[in-house]
Amino acid sequence: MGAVTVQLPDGATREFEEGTTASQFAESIGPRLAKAAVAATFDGAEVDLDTPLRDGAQVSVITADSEAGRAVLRHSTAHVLAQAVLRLWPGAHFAIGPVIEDGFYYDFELPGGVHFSDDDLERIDAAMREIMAEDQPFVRHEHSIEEGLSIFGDQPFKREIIEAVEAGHEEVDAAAEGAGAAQVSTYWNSPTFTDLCRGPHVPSTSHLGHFALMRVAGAYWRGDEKRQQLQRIYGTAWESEKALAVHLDRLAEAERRDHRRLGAELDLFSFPEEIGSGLPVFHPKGGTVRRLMEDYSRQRHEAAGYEFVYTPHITKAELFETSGHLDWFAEGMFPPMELDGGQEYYLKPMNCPFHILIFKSHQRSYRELPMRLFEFGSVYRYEKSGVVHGLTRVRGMTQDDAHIFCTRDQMAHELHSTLTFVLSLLRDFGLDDFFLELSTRPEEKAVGSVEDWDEATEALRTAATAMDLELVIDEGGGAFYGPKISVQARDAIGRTHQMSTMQLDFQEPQRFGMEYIGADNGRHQPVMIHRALFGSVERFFAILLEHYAGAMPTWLSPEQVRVLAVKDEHAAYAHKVADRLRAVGARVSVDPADEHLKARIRKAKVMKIPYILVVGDDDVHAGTVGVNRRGSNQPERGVELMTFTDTLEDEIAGRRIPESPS
RNA sequence: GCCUGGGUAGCUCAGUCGGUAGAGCAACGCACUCGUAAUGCGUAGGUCAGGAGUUCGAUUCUCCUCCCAGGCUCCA
Repeated sequence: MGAVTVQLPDGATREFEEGTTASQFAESIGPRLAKAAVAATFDGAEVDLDTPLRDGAQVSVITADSEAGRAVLRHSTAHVLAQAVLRLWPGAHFAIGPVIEDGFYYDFELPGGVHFSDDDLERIDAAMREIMAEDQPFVRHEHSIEEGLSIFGDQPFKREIIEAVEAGHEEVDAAAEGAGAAQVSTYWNSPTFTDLCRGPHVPSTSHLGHFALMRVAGAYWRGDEKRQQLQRIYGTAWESEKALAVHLDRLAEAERRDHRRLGAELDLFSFPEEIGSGLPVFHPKGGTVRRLMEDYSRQRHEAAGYEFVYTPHITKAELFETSGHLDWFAEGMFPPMELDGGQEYYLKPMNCPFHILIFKSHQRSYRELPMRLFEFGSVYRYEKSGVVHGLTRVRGMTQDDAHIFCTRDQMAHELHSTLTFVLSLLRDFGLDDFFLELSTRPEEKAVGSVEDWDEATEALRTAATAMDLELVIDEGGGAFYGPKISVQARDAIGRTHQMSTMQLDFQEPQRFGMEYIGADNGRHQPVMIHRALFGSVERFFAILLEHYAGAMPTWLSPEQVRVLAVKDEHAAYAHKVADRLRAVGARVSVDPADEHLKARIRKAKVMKIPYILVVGDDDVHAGTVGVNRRGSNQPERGVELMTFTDTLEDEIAGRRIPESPS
């Protein structure tokens, strides 16, 4: 017997008998490690635990509680899912079953065009647990392309994956599925189930079990809307029952924070069916929040040198022909209405052409630049019926839209100051965890020269780099007219949302023949920067609502204080307190003693009102209030009214953000 | 647009193997006047999303439309 020497993650080397597997290696280090092991890496490449150690390799063990380990668990669980489905629906075809964030899915085509129903998930779940109880091994085999095609003779999707690789297409995706240029790898679980897969997998199905099937959905084969639609099952899997429970709790928390739910509960907005899909109405409370957001934004924009404009909601087709929207964006627009003997009018999906016309209303001088035109512009976009979602994806929305027209020399400075302005405004609303994304030229849909695109992209990159934030490149994600930077924000529960966008545009100025007279007395074309900070007011509203779980900072709360009289006889004092607070600009209501105090407290708490003031005999005599703060169940008695008023006024004026939004 | 599931009182939901419906909360009324997260009793409230078909009879079965949810595709 020979010996092999391997290097441990800490740099130490150890010698093993030839033929020692990764699993035995883990055991030699410690029983706990061996128990948690799901796979290993040799020189960085993931392998199964039964793989013999390779001489000279750097070896490390992948444990179930690591990201890589969970990916192995999820991948293996996906295999069991496929096996269970084949057990329940003999003759089913299975396509791909990758790991995704927090889980996995597997796509199927059932015989006879049958579809999964929600009830089927229970049956499949039970079958999966049977397979896990059977402790079936995952046995890896390597095959030639021909053997692979033969093994999956009755599995058209698997054959297609193998054939695609053979033909030299899509190596990356297929490699993940186990098909390589010269060979394919499979995992055998039982005489009735073998799957194409790169691996690695857990040694046997009994290593799995902390999983849940989440939902069934349709999904196009290869993500192509023109190809057949398969049946997808989503699941999640974790290293322990506890980790699974934590994940499910997180989902439940996200559901509690869902803005659609909060919108109804807090009486902020609704989507009347009579109006149509994706067309929200804001109720008085939601309207108050929205107005405060808009007012503050206006105030900041005015201070930052923006000028305010107003433009109509519809326009002749010609405007969007000139801008190129009808060439590039027609499917996102509502169909035209025909007026005045054949003249076509469109609802506007964007505000930019209107602002351009304001610029063009008379001859401009370089002395007027940069010109920053701002509008809360309502736009209408025909979103496909299946994509409309609460306030975040609507068919009618208001953008806090502005267009900056400047010279090429001013461009860098404008981009820098705009980005600084954006971040400052978002921070005032309580978002402070950002990263930036730079979206570059889309291959298919782009107008203008590559040189212009390169210059614009570099200008954006420079501005982004100066912000000292993480920068992610989104290759090909730009708009048809120019590259963009978007600000992504992480919310209170760690989700990221695309917030503001800043786009550079050399195209529209050209299409519209925009020009200004320069210091040299010559005609020049201005550069245009499109930017929206909230993105859409509706969407920003939704993100804030979820970020704060409905408990908006006091300055944005529709009702800031509710005064409760302990008994009828305290009503006059309660109104006096309310009047004093109103005098400093607070939004206050009085709840008379028609119901028991506890019931009124509860109602106010449920509405997430920042301050509940209870006033009774003691307060009437001493000129005080009982203060019950949101987020606390320990009221403070006997607070001087003056003291409370000052604190509140200060909090509102300072637009203070609660320490930990919840 | 496609797939799956759904739409019953203002909200959350139960129910009807085809004989036009029920609870809790909310609303309203009465009593209780109370010091920090649900007082009790009572009243009212529904073309069972809309339309068409089958049927003696449809909220229930069939078809179409609208709307919602989760995905897919899309996301300027």
